[in-house]
Amino acid sequence: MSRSNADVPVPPWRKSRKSVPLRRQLSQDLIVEAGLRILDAEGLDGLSMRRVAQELDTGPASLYAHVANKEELLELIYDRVLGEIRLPEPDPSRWKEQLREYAIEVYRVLGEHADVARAGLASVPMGPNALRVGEYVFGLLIEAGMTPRDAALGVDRLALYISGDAYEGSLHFAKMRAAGQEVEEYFRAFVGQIEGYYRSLPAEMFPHTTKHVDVMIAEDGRARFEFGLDLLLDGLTARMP
Amino acid sequence: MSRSNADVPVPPWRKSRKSVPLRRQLSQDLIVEAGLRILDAEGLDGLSMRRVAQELDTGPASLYAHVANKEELLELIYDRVLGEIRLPEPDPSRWKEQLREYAIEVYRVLGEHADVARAGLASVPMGPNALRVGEYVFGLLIEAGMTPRDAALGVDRLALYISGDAYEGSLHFAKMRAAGQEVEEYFRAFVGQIEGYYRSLPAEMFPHTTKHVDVMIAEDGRARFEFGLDLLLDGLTARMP
DNA sequence: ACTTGACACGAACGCTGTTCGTCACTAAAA
DNA sequence: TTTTAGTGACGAACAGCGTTCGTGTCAAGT
Repeated sequence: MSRSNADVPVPPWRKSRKSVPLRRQLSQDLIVEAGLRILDAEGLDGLSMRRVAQELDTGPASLYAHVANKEELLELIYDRVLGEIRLPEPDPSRWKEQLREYAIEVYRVLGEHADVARAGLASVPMGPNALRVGEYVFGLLIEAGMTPRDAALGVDRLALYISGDAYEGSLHFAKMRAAGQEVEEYFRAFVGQIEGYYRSLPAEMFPHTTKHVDVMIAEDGRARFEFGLDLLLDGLTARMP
Repeated sequence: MSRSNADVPVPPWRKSRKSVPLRRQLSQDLIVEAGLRILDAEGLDGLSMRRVAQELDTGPASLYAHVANKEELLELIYDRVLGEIRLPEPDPSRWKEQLREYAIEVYRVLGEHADVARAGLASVPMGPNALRVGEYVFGLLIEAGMTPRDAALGVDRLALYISGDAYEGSLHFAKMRAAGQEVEEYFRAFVGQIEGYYRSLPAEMFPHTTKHVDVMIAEDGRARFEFGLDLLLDGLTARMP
């Protein structure tokens, strides 16, 4: 048997190995990043603590030194995604356009990480990026002259509306993935199913629904989102002194 | 030993025993009702197929003859709850007031079965009661003279808003139950936490948020719901020819 | 009276989030 | 340089989940 490796002196140029330790170094960021990767690739249903651990070549117990539980991990992932929201310089004279652009930017970001909305609505968002975004919208309304109370309520309701819509989108995305379908394929099948069901309803019980089936299935998710958004924005305009 | 009971003739007045069979008779209604009972008493987290089976003195496998899976059971429970929504005779000349009353009625019903909203937003509601309620609101807007397209989108967005708000309420309810707290106790603790957190933020990064902490925590869930509701209703008014 | 089909249900599979105890390692103290 | 303390990685296990399979039993139809 040869001598133990511990006996031979370590070459000086390898002295500072602190940067690349032999022991796997976990961290909260690594875990959150791995979780987001899985969320994007396999959806919320595929995101288990075991799956995250596997992604990091370790066991599930190792994660709990950096993350309290799955719920906290989901919150961290959600806030990490909110960090992708780009906010233009606020210009209170254009508050309505900017609020609209903001909402659509959030819609875009949440759409890019489709299933994250299902995770985010599982708790009241309070992370640093949620605060940053909230401060932006709140300040925009305040600077535009709105009452602090109305501004606070407006921010709150707008956030609820956006997350609610994203959540609904997440559901469809999850079903689509579960069925192994492509976006277009799923969408067509779903709309067709609704249409057929509506048309099969008894006209005497559902006169309006059966009469206007075509318009009820006409608009896609984006148009529906913008319609509701404009309802809210018009409502806010009426409350702007 | 006496003669077998099978030998003695059955009295004619006990002939029709079909109504009370010896064999336990399950049915979808029984399962849905048991599920709703558990949902109300123990919350969505306490509602498992095993728990429902236990409530009906049977094994979990027995349920699957009447219900495809847990998701379908949740949909059935949700629609069963929507059945509690009372709808007054539609009067298109008062469409705005009636729409408002309708929304608050749904808010009430979903509030009475606190955790059902978490179950309902897990899929697009398409049960008979969802249709009934949808036809009501849709018809109200149509008869009031609104474009079919705007009416359809309005119904859709209003439903999203109401369920989204109820969902958020469900989350708080679940946390409250998990912490074993009473409503008031939980609410005070939650608001106090938010308030303290907001006040601890650096004022240079969050000037507006820190300045208006008091108004941001002033309104309760009901007032926030009505504020958003009125935003939407005002927006709809602008689209009424 | 016999067959058929529906349904109740025990047992099991593979999965989940989380905890416990142990062990390896680093960094500070002696 | 040796000892000590403490942190974090992690294997194993627990209790619970949704769901499926196979078997058995009952009620209605022939």
